Amino acid sequence: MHYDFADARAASYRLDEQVGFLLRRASQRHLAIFAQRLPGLTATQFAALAKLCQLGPTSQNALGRATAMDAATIKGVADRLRARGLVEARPDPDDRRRHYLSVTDEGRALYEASAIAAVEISTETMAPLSASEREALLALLAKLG
Amino acid sequence: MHYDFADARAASYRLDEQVGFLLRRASQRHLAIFAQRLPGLTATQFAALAKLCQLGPTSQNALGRATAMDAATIKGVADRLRARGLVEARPDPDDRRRHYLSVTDEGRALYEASAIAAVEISTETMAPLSASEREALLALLAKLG
DNA sequence: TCAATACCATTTGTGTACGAACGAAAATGA
DNA sequence: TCATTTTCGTTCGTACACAAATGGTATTGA
Repeated sequence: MHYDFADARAASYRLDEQVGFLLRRASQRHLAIFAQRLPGLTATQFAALAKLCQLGPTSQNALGRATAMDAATIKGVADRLRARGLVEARPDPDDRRRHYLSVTDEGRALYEASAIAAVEISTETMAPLSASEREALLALLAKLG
Repeated sequence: MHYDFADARAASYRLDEQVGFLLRRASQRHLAIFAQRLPGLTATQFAALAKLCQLGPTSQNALGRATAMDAATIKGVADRLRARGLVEARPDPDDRRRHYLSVTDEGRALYEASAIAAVEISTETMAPLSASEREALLALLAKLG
C-alpha cells in the first residue's frame, strides 16, 4: 500500500487545537456559569436587556444589530422578554413598520440588580487566567469581531 | 435624587467587553466561515466524524465526551450522520446498552477529503491575527477548557 | 409620479445545546 | 446474593442561530 497524503493529513488533524472547537468549549463553560449565577435569564436575554436599557427605546432589528443577533433571533429573545414583562413594545407613529421596544420598570430593576453578577460571571469564566491573560484574551477576541 | 450605586454600575456595564459576548461573536464568525467552506456538514458534525475516524468504533456517549457534547446533543448529531450514511451503528454484544458507532467508507472518504478545508477554516477564522497572536489565542482558550 | 431599492418584522425549517427525567442494563459493595 | 449506584441511550422542553421566503412600509432617484 502506497503512502497516502490524505491519510497523513487526516491523522494529523487535531480537534482540540482548532479554534472552532475551543470556542465552543469556552462558550459552554461561560453559559454554564451564567445559568448558575443568573438563573431565569439567559446570556442573550441579558445582553438584549442591557443594551436596551442603555440605548433607550429602539426598534427590534436595531437592537438585534447592537447585540449581534439575527432578525429571527432577536425576535424570539424580545418575545420572551416581553412575555416576562421586562420589555414592552409600542408601534412607532412615524414608521409603521417599526415596533419600538423599551424596558419596563421591572426590567430596569432586574438589569440593575443583575449587573454586578454579570461582571462577576465574566471574571469567573476567565478564572483560570491571570489578569494580563484576561486582557489579552479579550483583545484577541475583539479583533475577530 | 441621591447618587445610586446601581445606576452607576449599570451604566458602566459594557457588553462588548464581556467574554461571553465576544465568544458568541467569534463563534458566529467561525460558523459562517465553516458553512461557506464546507457546506453540507456542520462544524459539530465534522468534529464527531473526525473523532470517530481517529478513535475507531466507539459508543455514542463516549464519542460525545470526546467531542465535548452532551448525551442529548451527540444523539442528534449521530442520528444525522447515520441518516446521511457517513456513520453506522451496531449493537455491542458485551454490553446490551451500547451501540457501537463506526465510520462508513463514505464517511471516511468525506473526512479525508475535508481535512484540508477544516484546517484552512481555522486559519481563515483567525485571519485578523498574526501568527503569534493565533498561538496565544489557542493557548488561552485551551486554558478555559 | 412611479419604479427600484432598501428596510422592517415575521414565519418556517434545520441544527445545535442543555437540563431533566426515564427504563434498561451493568458495575459495585456489603 | 441483594441493594445501591452508575452508565447508556432516549425523549421532552426550552433557547439560540441562521437561511430563506413573505409582506408591509419607507426612501430614492429617474
